[in-house]
Amino acid sequence: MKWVKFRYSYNMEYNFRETEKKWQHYWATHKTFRTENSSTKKKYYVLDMFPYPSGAGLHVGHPLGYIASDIYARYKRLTGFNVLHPMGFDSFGLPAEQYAIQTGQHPSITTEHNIARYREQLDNLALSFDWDREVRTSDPEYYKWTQWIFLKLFNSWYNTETGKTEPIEKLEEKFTLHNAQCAVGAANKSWDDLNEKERSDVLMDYRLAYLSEATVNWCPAMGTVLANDEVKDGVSERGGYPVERKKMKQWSMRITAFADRLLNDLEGIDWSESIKEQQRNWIGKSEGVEINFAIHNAQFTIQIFTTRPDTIFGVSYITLAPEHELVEKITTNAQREAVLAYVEESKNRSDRERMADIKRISGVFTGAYAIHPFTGNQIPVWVGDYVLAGYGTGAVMAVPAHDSRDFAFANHFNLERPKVIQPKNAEWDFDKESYDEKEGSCINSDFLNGLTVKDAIKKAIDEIEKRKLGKRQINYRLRDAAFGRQRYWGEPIPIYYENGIPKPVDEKDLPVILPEVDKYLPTADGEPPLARAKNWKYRPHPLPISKGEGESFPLETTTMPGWAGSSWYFLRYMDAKNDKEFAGKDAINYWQDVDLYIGGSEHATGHLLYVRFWTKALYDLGLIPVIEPAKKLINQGMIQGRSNFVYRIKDSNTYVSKNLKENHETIATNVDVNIVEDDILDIEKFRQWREENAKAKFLLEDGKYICGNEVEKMSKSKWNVVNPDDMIEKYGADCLRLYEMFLGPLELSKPWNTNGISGTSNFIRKLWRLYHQRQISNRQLAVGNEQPINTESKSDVQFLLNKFHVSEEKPDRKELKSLHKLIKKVTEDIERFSFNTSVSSFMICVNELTAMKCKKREILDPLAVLLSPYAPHVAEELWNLLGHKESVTYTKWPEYKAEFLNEDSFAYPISINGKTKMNLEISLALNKDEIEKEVMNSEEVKKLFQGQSPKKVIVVPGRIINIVV
RNA sequence: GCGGGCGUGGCGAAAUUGGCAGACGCACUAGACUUAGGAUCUAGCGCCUCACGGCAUGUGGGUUCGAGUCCCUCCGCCCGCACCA
Repeated sequence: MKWVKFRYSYNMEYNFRETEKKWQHYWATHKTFRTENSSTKKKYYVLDMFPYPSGAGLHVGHPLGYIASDIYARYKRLTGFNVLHPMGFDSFGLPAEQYAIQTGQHPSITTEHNIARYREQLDNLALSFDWDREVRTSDPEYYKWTQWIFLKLFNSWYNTETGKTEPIEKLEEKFTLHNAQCAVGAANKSWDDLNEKERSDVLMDYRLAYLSEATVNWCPAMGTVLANDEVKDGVSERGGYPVERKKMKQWSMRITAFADRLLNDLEGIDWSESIKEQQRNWIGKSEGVEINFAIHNAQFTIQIFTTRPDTIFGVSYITLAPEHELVEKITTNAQREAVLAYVEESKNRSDRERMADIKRISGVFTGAYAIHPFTGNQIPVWVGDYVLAGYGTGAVMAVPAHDSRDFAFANHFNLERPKVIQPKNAEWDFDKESYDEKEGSCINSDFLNGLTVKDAIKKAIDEIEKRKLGKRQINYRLRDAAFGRQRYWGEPIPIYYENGIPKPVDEKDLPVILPEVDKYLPTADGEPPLARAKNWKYRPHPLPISKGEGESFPLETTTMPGWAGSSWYFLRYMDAKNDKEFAGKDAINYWQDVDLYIGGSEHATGHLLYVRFWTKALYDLGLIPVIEPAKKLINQGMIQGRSNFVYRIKDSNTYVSKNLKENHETIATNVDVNIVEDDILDIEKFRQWREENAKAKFLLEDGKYICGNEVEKMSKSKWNVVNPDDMIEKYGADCLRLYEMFLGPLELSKPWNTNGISGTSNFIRKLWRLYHQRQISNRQLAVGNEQPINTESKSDVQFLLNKFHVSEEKPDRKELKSLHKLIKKVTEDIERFSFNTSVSSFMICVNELTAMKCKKREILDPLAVLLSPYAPHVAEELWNLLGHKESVTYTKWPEYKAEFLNEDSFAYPISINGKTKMNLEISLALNKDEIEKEVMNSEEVKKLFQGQSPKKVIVVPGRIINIVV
C-alpha cells in the first residue's frame, strides 16, 4: 500500500508557514499599515514602549504588550479611526557600549545588528506598525532634536510666580530691569556689577537643564553617574554594581520645579492606580512647617522641618545630619574631636552600608544647646546619620515619645521622652515604643492642650507664623534628575565652554555628532570617553568679535542618559521624517497625544515620570498642545519563565530524580527547559547538552528522570527562555498571538507554559477545516491508489486534499445568533481590554458552527473580520478566499443585531423568597413592569401564592423573577 | 512600617451592573474510527453520595429575597516605597 506515506501530508491542514509568509510580504509591499497625517477620520494613537534592542533578542514575554496594542490598533482601524501605531528603537544604552569595550566593535554596529534581528522577530508576529515612521534614538537625525530640546530646556527657567516654564531671557530682563541682588558665592551683588562668568553662574541656578556641584550617585564600576531611579537597593539597576555618593559638577534636570504639577495632573489621566501611587510616592509631597531654633549663646539658628508641629512641646533634643553645615560651627571644643570623628565615619559609610544596618543607632552630642521657641528651655543638639542631609533642612526636632526613630535614638542615648499626645481609648506603654499615630489629644502642651492632633497642627502652625518662628513649607522627596553620563554611547550634550563658561551650541550646528574614539573607556585622567575624541571642539559663529579667526572651544564630554531620547519619542512618530522641526505643527495638532500607551510597569518612576516632565515643559514653551503624553496607560504583566532543575549528588556525577532527592545531599542546577518535557528530562539530550554531562549517571523513578520546577524571571542564565521564533516555527504566529492573549488577563504576570498552546492551534485548524471541503488529492491518485475512497470513513478522509468552500445559502436564525453573540462579545471585550475572553468566544462560536455544519458565506465574512485583529494571517487568507480584493484591514467592523441575540421568550425561574418554585414562559419583548403584571396575573403563580399578597416583586429582565412575601 | 493589588477545580482561568459559580482551554478518564496515533470525533471531569440530595469561591462575621462580587475581622501571597521627620 504505497499511499500510506502521504498520511501526514500538510495538504490536509492550514499551512501557516506558506500563508504567513505570503501575507507578510503582501502587507510590506502594499504598505498596508501606512498612516497619513491628515484624514477626515478621527485620530487614534496606539503606542508601545519601544524596546532597547539587546543582543538576546525577544523572548515570549516581550510580544505580550505588542500583540495587545496591535489588536486594539487593528480594531480601531476597522471601526473607522485613523490609527497611528508606530514602532522604533531605544538604541542608546549600556550593553552595546560594554560589548564595545570588550571587543572594540563600534556600538552602532552591534546596535544595527540587533535592530535587524528585532525587526525580523516583530515582522514575524504580524504587528501592524507603520514602519515608515520608525525612530532610533541613536540616529543623528533623531538625536539632533533631542539635543534641540535639551537646548530649549537649557534656555528656560521655571517661573514660580506664573507656574510656567519661560525663556531664560525673560529672567535676564527682569534682573536687568530691577538690577537685582544676586547671591554670588557667599556675597550679594547687584546684577549690573556682575561679570559674564558670575551672570552665567546666577542664571545656571534657574535653568531647567543646569550644571551644578551636586551629590550624585556615582557608580565606579561603570564609571558614571546614575539617576535615582537607576539605583535600586544601593546598587545599579543595570549590572548590580555598588553605587556611592559623590560630590561633583554635574548636569541635572530641574524636575523638582514640576513636582506639584506632576502630582496633580495624575488625577486627569487613566493610568493604573498602582503606577499613579508609585509616582505619588516617588514625588513624596509632605506639608509641614519650618521652625527656627536659636542656639544658646551663639548667633546661629537651626532650621528644622516637621509635619507634626502639634508635638512641638514634646521636643527633647535636635538632630542634625552629619553633612549639615552648622555641625562644625556649633560644636563645642570639648566635643569637637568626637563629632569630627563621627562625621568622618558617616561620610565613608556608603548608602548601601547605611541601609544594610538600618537598625544600628549612632550619633554624637555636639555640646551645643538650642532654645525651645515656646518654652525657652535649653535642649541638646545632636548629630545622627538617621537624619538625611538631602531632605527638608537636614535637621529635625526630635519627639521621642511620638516618633519611632527619635524614640530609638533617645532610648539608646538615654534622652528624655516627654509625652504630649494622649492616645485615644488605649493604654500605651511609652517605655516600650513611641505613639506615632495621628490620633488623640494634646497634653502638657500649653496652648494646644485638649486639641485633637488635626486641630493642634493647624493651631501650632498659625501660632508659629504669628510669632515669626517659622513658616508653612511643602517638601518633596523628588530630587532633580542627574542628566550627564560619563559614557560614550549616548547623545552628546550640545554645550561648549568658552573660558569655563558653559554656552549652548548654535541650533544651526545641530546635531553635534557623536565623535569617533580609539577606545570606549575613560581617559587616563578619568575624563569621559568623549575626551579621547580628536578635535572635540566647537567653533561658534558669528565668532566673538575679540577672538581670532578659527578659535574654537572645548565641547562637553558627558553624554545624555538613556531616558533623554525616550522622553519625547512619542512626538517624533507624529512626523518622523521632518528635517526642519522635531515634528511639524500640523502633525502635532492633529495627533495631539497618545490615546493608548502599553508597556511595562518597571518604568513607573523613570521613563513615565520623565516623559510627563518634558511634555509639560514643551507645553509651557508653546511647542505642543498637551500637558500629558498619554491619556490611558496599560501595564502588561510579565511573562515569567518556568525553570527546570536537576539534582546532582554532591561530589559525584550522579543525578537523582526529584522525588528521590531527599535521601541524598544534592546540588540543584538549572537545566535548559528545551530538553525537558512535562518535567521529564530527555536524558540523551542532557548528555549532549554539556561536555561534563556525557558520562552522567542517573537515579530514576519509574524509568524517568523527573525535574524540579520553579517560576522565575525569564532569563538566559536560568535556562528558561522560550523563544517566540521557535513557537512560530512550530505553531505559527497567529497561534502564538491567540495563545498569549488566551493565557489570562493582560495586566497579570503569569508563567509561560507551552503545554496549553495546542488549544489555540486546534482552534485555528478547526476553523480552517470547517470551510474546506475534502477532495481527492492528485498526488494520491498519481501513485496509483486504486482503492475506492469512502468519504464517510474518517481514516480515508485523511488522505484527501482540502479545497475552500462556502455555501451561498442564507444562514438560519440559530447560526445568526451564534455569530451575533460573538460580535457583541468580541466588541465589548476589546473595548475593555479583555482579550483572553474574546479568544474563548471564538472557540465557542467555531464549535457551534461546526456542530451545525454551517459553512455559509454570510457567517464567515464577518467572522473573518472579527478574527483579523487576533489572527491576522488566517483572517486575511479567508478574506481573500471569500473573493475580497482589498486587505481585510480596509473593511468595516461588523455590528451586532440584538434581534438575533434573544429568543422570543424565556423560561423565567420564578422564586418565592429566593426558593425557585417553577419556570414561567414570558415574552422577551416585555419590559420590567409588563413582566411583573404578567407574573401576577398568571394562574399558576396565583396558585402558588394561596391568598398571600406579595411584598415586593424583583424582576431582572432576561434572567430572574423573585417574589418576596 | 507605609502604599497598591490579589486569593475561585489538578492547572491557566471565566462570571461586564449583586442574579443559574467554574464558561473556554490544558491535563486526565472512557469510548468510536484505526495495522498504527502526539490526528479526528463522542461523552465524562469541583467535593460528598449507589441515588435523592447536600456542600463548595482563603477564614470568621454582616448587609440582602439573593453575595465570588458590597461592608467589617483575621490569615496568606505578589508588587512598589522605605530612617522622607
